Amino acid sequence: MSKTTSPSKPQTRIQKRNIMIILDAALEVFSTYGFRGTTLDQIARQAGLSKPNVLYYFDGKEAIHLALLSQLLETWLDPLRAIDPQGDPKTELMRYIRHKLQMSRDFPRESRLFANEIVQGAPRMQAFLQGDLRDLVDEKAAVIQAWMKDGKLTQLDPFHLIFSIWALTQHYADFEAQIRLVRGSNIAQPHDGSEDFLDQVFQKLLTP
Amino acid sequence: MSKTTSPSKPQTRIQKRNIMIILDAALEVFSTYGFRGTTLDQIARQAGLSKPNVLYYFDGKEAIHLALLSQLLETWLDPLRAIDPQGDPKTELMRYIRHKLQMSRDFPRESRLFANEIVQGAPRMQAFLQGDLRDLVDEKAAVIQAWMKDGKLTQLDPFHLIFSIWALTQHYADFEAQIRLVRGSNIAQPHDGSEDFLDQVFQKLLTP
DNA sequence: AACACGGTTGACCATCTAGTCAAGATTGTT
DNA sequence: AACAATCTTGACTAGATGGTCAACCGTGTT
Repeated sequence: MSKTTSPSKPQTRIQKRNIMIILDAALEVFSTYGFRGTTLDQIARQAGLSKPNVLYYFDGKEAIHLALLSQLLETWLDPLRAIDPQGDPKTELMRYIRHKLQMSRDFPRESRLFANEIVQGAPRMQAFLQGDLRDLVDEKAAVIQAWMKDGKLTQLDPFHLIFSIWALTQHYADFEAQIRLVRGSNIAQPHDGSEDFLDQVFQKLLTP
Repeated sequence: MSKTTSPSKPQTRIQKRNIMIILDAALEVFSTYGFRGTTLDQIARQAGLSKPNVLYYFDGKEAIHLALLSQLLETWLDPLRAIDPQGDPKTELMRYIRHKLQMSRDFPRESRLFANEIVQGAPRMQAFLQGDLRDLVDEKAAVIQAWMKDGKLTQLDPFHLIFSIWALTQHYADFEAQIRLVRGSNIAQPHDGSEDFLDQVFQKLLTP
């Protein structure tokens, strides 16, 4: 019986607080070192708790990782889901792009947790990727396809278009270290100028 | 004294063969599981050698990883370096993009080795990133900037343009698992259609 | 105050993992 | 064939790591 998946028992204040602390610490460490590169001691130290105490709240390393992922996956689909087939095509897509870029800026650790997982073959996310995500992508690709047929957007492969949005927005979070080191002190934040650039790129690309 | 960094001693046939076998096996495993996620036993098994035998050729896990990285970094700069300031701007950039995409298709393991390293903060590549790579990027960004000033290309931030090329081309190798699972059986190879798509994107983007 | 329950931890264990070593097998050279 | 150099490996060690447990501490309720 797992500790965290019992929805019956209400959580005490201490439980709520410590579970949040642990998840935040784990996100920090997992997103930097990957699943296997992370140790329970690291998580415990980052959380300011003892290792047995961490294991009092979670069934193990795997359970912590799983909790982070499923928490993440819930919100990860939202921006894509928000694309409105009734809305103005270019407006909808530009809003999606800005939304994704904003998430990459505001939640870089979550983005890197995701990236780590996928680069290594997505062993813990197969069900999600070929289930919910795939259905949603198919749906929205059809919407975009219809828009293109109506001449509202440049004719492009809608799947590659979606992938390109993912690639360009997540790049600023996932490869932050590279951008930071290549740009050096010429730039304060890796994200500087990214919004204007992506606006320019997709405005030009999508306009027929 | 390290075993592999002695350039004086000539290598025997067996040494050449086994070092190649080990590096290939290590590339396979490191690119899939990351540095910490990889064990010497995994590398040895993949190579079809015993663990002590692997350690007969390399000073340790770190040394194998380092050998792979430095081998990779040598060739990684070539496509960017090949951009000719005297050539036709759009031709040069389109050639660069195709070249990078081809590398992502032909050497996905190398791309993921790189990606793993950078997502995790590039602890073993700092010197390279802020040294050789940075100098080259600065140089080529200036070339692109000049082209844009001459009206040969769309006015864009040249650094963001370079990053966008990296993001879009490497995405097909680094996030292959995601593409494969999201597209499912609708597609044979994750790269299918990528060349046409990127051609279309950058042709449209770069033309003023 | 006393009780029960939730929360915390030092000490411990089993397993995994990087790396060692001495002894044995193979190869090339004369 | 015989010798030396190269190559290979089973058995081992030290330390790291995920996880356990019994005992102890804190908090809220009566």
